Amino acid sequence: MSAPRRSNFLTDLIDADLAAGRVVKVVTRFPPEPNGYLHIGHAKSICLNFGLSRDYRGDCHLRLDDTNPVTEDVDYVDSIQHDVHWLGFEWSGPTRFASDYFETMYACAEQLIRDGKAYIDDQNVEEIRAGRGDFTRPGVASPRRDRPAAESMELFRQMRAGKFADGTLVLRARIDMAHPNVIMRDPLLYRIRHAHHHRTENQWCIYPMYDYAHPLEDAVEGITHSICTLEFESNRELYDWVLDNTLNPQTNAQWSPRPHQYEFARLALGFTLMSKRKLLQLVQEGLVSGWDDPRMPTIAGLRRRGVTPEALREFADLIGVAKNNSFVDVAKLEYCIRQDLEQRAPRALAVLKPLKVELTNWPADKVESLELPWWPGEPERGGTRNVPISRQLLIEQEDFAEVPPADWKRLAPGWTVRLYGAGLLRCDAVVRDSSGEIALLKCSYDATTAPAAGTIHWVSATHGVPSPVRLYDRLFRSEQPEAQGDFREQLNPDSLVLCPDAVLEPALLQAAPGSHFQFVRLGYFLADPVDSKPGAAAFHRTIGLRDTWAKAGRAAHDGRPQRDRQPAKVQAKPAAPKKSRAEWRAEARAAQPELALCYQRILDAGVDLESADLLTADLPTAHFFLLAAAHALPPSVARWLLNDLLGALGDKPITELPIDGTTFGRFVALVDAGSVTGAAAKTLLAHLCQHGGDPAQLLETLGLARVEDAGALQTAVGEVLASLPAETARYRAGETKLFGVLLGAAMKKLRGAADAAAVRQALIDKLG
RNA sequence: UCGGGGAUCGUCUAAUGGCAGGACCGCAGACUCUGAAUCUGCUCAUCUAGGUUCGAAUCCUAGUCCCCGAACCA
Repeated sequence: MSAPRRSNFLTDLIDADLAAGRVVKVVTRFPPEPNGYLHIGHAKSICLNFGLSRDYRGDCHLRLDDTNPVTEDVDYVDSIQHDVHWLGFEWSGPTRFASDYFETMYACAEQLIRDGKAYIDDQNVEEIRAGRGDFTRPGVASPRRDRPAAESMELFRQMRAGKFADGTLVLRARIDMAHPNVIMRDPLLYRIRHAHHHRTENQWCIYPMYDYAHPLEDAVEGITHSICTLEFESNRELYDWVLDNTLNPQTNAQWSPRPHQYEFARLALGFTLMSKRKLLQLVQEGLVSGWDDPRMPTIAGLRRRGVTPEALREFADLIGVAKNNSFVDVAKLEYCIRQDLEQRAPRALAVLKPLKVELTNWPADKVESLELPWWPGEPERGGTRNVPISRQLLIEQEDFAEVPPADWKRLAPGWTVRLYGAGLLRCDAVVRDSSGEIALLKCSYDATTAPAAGTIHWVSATHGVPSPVRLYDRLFRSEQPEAQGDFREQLNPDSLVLCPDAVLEPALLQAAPGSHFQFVRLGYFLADPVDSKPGAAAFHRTIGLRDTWAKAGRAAHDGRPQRDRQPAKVQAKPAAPKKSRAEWRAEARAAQPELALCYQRILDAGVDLESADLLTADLPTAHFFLLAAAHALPPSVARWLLNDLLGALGDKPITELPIDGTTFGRFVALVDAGSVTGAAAKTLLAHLCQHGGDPAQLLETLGLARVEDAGALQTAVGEVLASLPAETARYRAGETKLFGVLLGAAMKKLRGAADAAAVRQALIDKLG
């Protein structure tokens, strides 16, 4: 409707599902476990799932995945709902809970037992783990694997009835103990947990495992696209197994719509920790003040810090969604925060580390009131407040230098600067205290509007209100705090700096809790919603302004301290004895004499060594080739088979093709004979692979036969140039790379049926 | 070691055989009563090697590197 929707691999998938009619309404879900606070990584997932359902006019459910009562808590349920709302999303229907479906899951488990697809095991944890094998060795079957279904059923019912202690029995799927995917080696479905559940209380003492519960939760809710993070890729196979081997107990039919799991890369962000466990550790060890400490990457922390939902949503939009293992630069987040606050925060004056200034030419008792706009430069937004100015002022210590460095645009002895919103200030003398520190600047004031080299902020010392201000910065000093060693050693000692002497302009005291201000030249500040009291706002800094001056200084001193990424691990590879595909093929030929025979025949037919090797990976392919080679030039057949047919095939075996080797051979013969061009032949081949048919006949019906008529060719080229005036003009203006576009368009127009060289020549002639 | 994923500017992400685009970062300049914002410009990429094609980031082959998976966690 408005801005074009950002596309990613998931929208492509959904578009295809919708187009094919596999899905009529998109239903997604956000399924957090209520065992911790949501963080910015969850925000990415929330924006993805809710964003998809909004864009496709579908639904998005909020579902608490509460299948493990010992780690979960109702407090987390509340905070999660609050955070999702705060981010700006409404879920479809009520808040859902995995525990709502325990009865359904139980019924499905009985189905599996009845069908001999699940059994009760009585091995202990260690035995089960040992029996599972590892990446190198297959697992070994449990002695209880063939327990009769009736017996397992009886045991399972007794489990539910509470007859057994924790850890004594489990329900396992019976799949394959030698499965290459370790997850599929008879995974656990249910375990016994005599624990209090935050919703079902003591109703259950058996609880389903994630891999079993999640697909069923999705299926019960009619989720169409179940989106999770990359580390669940291996689990997808089990997800599918559960749905393929259970029926909906309500309908006794297969699950419909049948959900599918897709995985995307979770957020990794510089200078930030994303592990729930480590975040919990920070809270429990008192390294931060709580889940909502403004330095925490939790939604609660970001909110308290002064980051808005809009900024977070913009961030999610900016970083996109893909399957790459990505690591986002924290500067991107900071950019979003600043951009959002820039529009949102009225401007005010405050001094963090004051330096006294006396206006020697200002009468001692005189007080003026300056009416300054909240939105300088944007009069249409309106609104002003009065800022008092008197003989005694405060300026920022950092804005004065006795010996000004190059490019200094602030105050120095004898220099003049603009006081923001007021007149000019000239420094006449520096007064020191007994210890030699600068105590006071004697200055003269000039109410003129003449331009000055720089502008500094200030507050009247007699009217300004002392109010300590907290400055927050990145919690960690290294970009990847988890990279090596203890992350706690990477804490930034300056992540919280208190400015006890800060002084605010009087109007700021009335700020509503939760309101944002830009303190001119200092950054964006929030009236802390917790610590502020009526008429006594307490501020902290959300984020500083972009500071090219400070950055220049830093760069001059220590080069470019921007990145401290670990260099990519150079891995001492112990020469992997991994069997390559080439070796695998060689072994196949050694083991199968017939394949070796084919190999020799292919070689004898004049095909090069590499192709012959590739063609004899398996018998069906070799036979397919030999059949085809009887009807066309063997090297041509090899090339077309290897380069084009294999690509069209994907993972499917060659035997599933609707054409046989003979047909393929006759197809190649057409190309050999010059009856069809290479480009048109690809279209023809695609059609053959889809629907089968006779190559020569299809060539005619599809109108792909070689265009010999020079006139037709000229006409087509002329039409193409007329339809692409901009590109044509740019080419004529010298952008030769546009030739490919024009040629491509002409080829497309002729459906690839004309000789490329001829089209090229016709194009050159036409373009002059 | 077995299985599953992934490699495009420094970073994130587009381009679905036809102009390697956008954003952040960085750099330079303009403007400025915020060294901000804004505006302009610049630097910068298809993992490697072969092949197919008029044309390859995209298709084929071989290789290299990175990530995930062996909880009665999710």
